[in-house]
Amino acid sequence: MKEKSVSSDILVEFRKICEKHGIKLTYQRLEIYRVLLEADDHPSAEEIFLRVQERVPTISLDTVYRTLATFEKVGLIKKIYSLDDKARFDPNVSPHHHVVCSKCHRITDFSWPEIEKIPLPEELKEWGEIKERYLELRGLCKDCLQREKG
Amino acid sequence: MKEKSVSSDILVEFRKICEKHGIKLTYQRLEIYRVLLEADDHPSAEEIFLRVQERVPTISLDTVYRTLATFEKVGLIKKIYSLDDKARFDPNVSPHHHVVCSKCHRITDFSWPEIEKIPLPEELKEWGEIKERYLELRGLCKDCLQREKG
DNA sequence: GTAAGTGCAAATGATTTGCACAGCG
DNA sequence: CGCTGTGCAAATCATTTGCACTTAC
Repeated sequence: MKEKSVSSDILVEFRKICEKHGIKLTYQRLEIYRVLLEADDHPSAEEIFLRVQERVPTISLDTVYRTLATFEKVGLIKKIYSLDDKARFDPNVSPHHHVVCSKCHRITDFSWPEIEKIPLPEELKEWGEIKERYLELRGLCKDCLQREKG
Repeated sequence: MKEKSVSSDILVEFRKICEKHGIKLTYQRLEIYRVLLEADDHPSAEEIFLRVQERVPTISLDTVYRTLATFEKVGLIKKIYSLDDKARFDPNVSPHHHVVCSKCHRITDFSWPEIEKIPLPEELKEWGEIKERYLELRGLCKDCLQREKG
């Protein structure tokens, strides 16, 4: 339910972000940012590269990697690992959870604020300092269920 | 609180497992199995290789990889990904959750059966069929907290 | 004996890095 | 103009695979 910004808004918004974090605003970074904003499927670096390439044909894969690392450092995105060995990138940095399909590995966001309120088991008191609760649900998504039946 | 088996028990137990799944009992597999049983720290393939190597100096890393893949296929272990890009292996295949240290990346098991009972948010009803709930807590472990202060 | 399992070395796939040039501030 | 960012190619790291030899059953 996130509002998609209009093109010109993105530029203004991204300029602010770059200034705030002291990084240069480049065409490549802007387009990677744009792709990330439009993505709701937690793409891998390779997938992001392919999407950006449609707009910036001369971009290189390692620039995508470098930019993603930069974006992660400044807290613009989150790197996630799930059932795959390759990383995926999540432009949603606010606390939320994931449902992952065991078959197609598609990752979908969901929120469940109530989970924060439930007291943790006693045994964890001595583990250290817990900062975040991340829940990953696993199962078969609708599409894969369909395919299994068909 | 899992009882560690005595050496001879392991052999008997592992022979049964191999028969059950129709895989051959080899020295290498037995020793990898032993290392997994003794491990409570979710080692990577490389770490498992190093530990097995102390007992079987001629073992090769790719045998470790192949064996871990076989063990996973028959349901003896679980492959897990967390903050790292490299896989770790969990000899505990019963449903349980993890606390991960954001600094040292150490993974510790914990169980929280109550989490199963809590009804999931409505919006997930239409996602598909959810089979498993996995919770990952993140924070700083005791050791890393100490080091940060010191 | 025969197919499955192993070790070696080489291939692969994801990600990182050194270097020279380009472009933002 | 100076330094950060980019593109290219080559390096690295985790993991996989082809092949010839070994071994469990």
